Amino acid sequence: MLSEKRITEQLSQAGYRITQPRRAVIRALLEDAGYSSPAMVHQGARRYCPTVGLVTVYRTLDLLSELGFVRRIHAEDGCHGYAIANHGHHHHLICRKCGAVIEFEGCDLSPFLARVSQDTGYLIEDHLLELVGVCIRCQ
Amino acid sequence: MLSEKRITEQLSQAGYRITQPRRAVIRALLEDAGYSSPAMVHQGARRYCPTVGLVTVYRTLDLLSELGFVRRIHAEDGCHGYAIANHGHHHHLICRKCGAVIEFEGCDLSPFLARVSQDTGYLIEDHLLELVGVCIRCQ
DNA sequence: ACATTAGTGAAAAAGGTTTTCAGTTGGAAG
DNA sequence: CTTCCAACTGAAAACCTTTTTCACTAATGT
Repeated sequence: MLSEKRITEQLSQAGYRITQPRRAVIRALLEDAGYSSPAMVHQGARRYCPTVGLVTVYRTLDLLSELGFVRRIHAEDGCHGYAIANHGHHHHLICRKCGAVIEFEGCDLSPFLARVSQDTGYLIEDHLLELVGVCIRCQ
Repeated sequence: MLSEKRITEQLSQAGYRITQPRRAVIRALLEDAGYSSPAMVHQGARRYCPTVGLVTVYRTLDLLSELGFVRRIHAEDGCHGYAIANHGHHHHLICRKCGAVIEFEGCDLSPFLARVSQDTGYLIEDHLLELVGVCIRCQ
C-alpha cells in the first residue's frame, strides 16, 4: 500500500525536495477515499499546510502523476479528478454515487487485446479502463 | 456505418431541426479520421458553413453526444477530443502518433467484470475502455 | 407564403489551468 | 550547527476553454 513515507522516500530518491506543501498534498490525497479535483485537494491540503496555494497543488499533482503515484479519473461530467494510484498495472473502480475509488488488479485483457490487434492491424500499446458502479455502502 | 443522412434523419425524428450549422459540424466530424477538439471541429465545419460559431459547435457536440453519435476521447494530455461513435456497445482505439480513431466491437468483458464485482462488492454498471496503440500507417 | 419557436452568432461571463516573478526554504556542503 | 544556493513556493496576472445571455435568424408545419 501507498503511504506518505513511501511516496516521500521515492520523491527524495528521484531528486525532489520534501517540502511542507508537498507533504500536505500527499496527505490530503491519501486520506481521501474518492477522487478529488485540484480545488478539493487544495482544501484538504490546507489542513496540513494552511498557506499552501492552489498553484502548488497543480504542480504537485503533475509531479505525482509523472511518477505514477496519482492518476486522473475520467468521469462522465469531466476529467478534473485525481486519485492515488499504486504502481504497476492497476485500474480504478469508481462509485457513481459517492465517488469512492478503489483499485483492482489482475486485469488480464491480453486475449481480448490480441484479438483486437489482429482484427484492426493496430499495434496495441496501452489501455485505459475504468469501471463505474455502486459501492457496497451506497447500494 | 454512420453517415450524414442517417444522423440527420435521427435528429429530425427526435424533434431537432436540421440546420446548416449542424450539418456542417456533422460533416466535419464524419470526414475526420481522428478525434478533434471543439476548436478543430469548428475549423472543419467552417468549410461547409463559414459563419458557424464556436458556440454552436459546442452545442452540437453536446447534442450529438447525448444522442450517442459522438463520444469523448480521454487522451493523456487532456480530454478535449470528440470522435464519431456508432450506436451500441463500442469502444475506441486511438493511434498514439496520428490520432486516428477506429471503433471495435465485441468487447466481452463480462467474466472479468463478474470477478471484479465479486472481489470488491461493487455493483458494476458501466465501463470506460479505450485502447491506445499505433495504426497500420504509422507503424 | 406565413407564423412559430428552436436555433444561431457575438459578446461577455465564468471557470479552470498555466505562467511569471520575487521571495522562501530544504538539504547538501562545510 | 551554520551557510549557501538552487529548487520550490504563493500571489497575481495571463491564458484558454466552456457556458451563459440575448437579440436576431431560419427551419418546419400549416
